[in-house]
Amino acid sequence: MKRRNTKNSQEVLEILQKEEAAVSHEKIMAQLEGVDRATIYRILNRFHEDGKVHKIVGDDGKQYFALCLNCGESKHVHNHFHFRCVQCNEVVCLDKEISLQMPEGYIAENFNGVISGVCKKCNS
Amino acid sequence: MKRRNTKNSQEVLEILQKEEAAVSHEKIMAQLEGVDRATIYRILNRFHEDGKVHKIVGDDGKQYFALCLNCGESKHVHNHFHFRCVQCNEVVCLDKEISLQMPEGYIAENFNGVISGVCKKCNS
DNA sequence: TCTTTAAATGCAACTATGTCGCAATAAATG
DNA sequence: CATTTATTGCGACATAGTTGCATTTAAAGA
Ligand SMILES: [Mn+2]
Ligand SMILES: [Mn+2]
Ligand SMILES: [Zn+2]
Ligand SMILES: [Zn+2]
Repeated sequence: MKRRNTKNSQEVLEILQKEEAAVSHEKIMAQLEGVDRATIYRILNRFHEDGKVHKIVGDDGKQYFALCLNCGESKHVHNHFHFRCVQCNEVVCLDKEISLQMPEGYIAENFNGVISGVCKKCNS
Repeated sequence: MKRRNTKNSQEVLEILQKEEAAVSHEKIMAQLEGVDRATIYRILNRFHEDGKVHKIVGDDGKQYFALCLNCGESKHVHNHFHFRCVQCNEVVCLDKEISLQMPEGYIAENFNGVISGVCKKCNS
C-alpha cells in the first residue's frame, strides 16, 4: 500500500520532529484543530507500521509516539526506558540501552519500559 | 479507612495466591461469576493501595495484578520486568531485579517494564 | 444478642482511549 | 484532465476502567 504525502501526515510528522519527547494523541490533537480524531490515530499507526516511530504504552495505559532516530531500516530496537512525569505528563527517553536476557524458550518481540515519577522541571 | 474481610475480597485474594502469574481483571471475573465488575476493580485497587499487590500496565494497555511477595512493608520495590505472551496472554515476572540510574533531578516513583512476545508454552 | 456505624457491594451511568465501516475527498500517476 | 485508490471525516462501536447512589453487611460496642 503506497503512502501519500498529505497535509495532515506532514503536520503530524512536524510535530513529532519538533518535540523531542514522545507525544500522545491528545497532544497532537491540541496542535491540529480541525483534524479528526480517527485520522490522527490512523496517521500515527501508519507511521508505526512503517517503522518511522516507536509506540510506547505508558503506565497510564496511554500510547505515546516518538520518532525513530537511531533505528536502521533492518534492525529496529529501542530497548531503552522512558520516563513519564506524572505532573507535566512529558514522556522522555532515557538513553541507556538495556540488554535483557530472556529465559529459555521465550521470544521477545517488544520492549516497553516506563518509569514514572517527577521530572526535573516539575521537581525543581 | 478500616478494611473489612468480605467473601469477595477473600476470593480475589485466593485467586491471586493460586496464580503465580499476574492476573487481569478479566481473568478474575471469569472465576467469580456473580460478582460485579466494579466490585472486582475496587477490591483490586484497595489491595494496591494497601501495598498487597503490584499493578503492572501491559503494553496492551491493560492492568495486571500480582501479589507482593518480596516486598517489605516499608520498602516496596519491584524493579523487574514482566513478560506478556501475545498468544496466551499470560503475564509472568522475570525475576532479575533491574537497577536503573535516574538522570539528575528525576524522581522515580514507579517501575513498569514489560516485554511482550511468545512464551515458552506457546512457542513449543 | 441487638444496635449502630460505615465499609463494601450491585447496578447503572459515565469517561476515556482507541478502532472500524463507509461514503466523500484528494494525492499520485499518466 | 481523467483514473485510481489512499486518506479523511463522521458516526458508531469496543473495551477498560471509574463513579454516584441506594442497599447490604462486616465489625465493633452496648
Ligand atoms: Mn525504532
Ligand atoms: Mn510490591
Ligand atoms: Zn514534569
Ligand atoms: Zn503464551
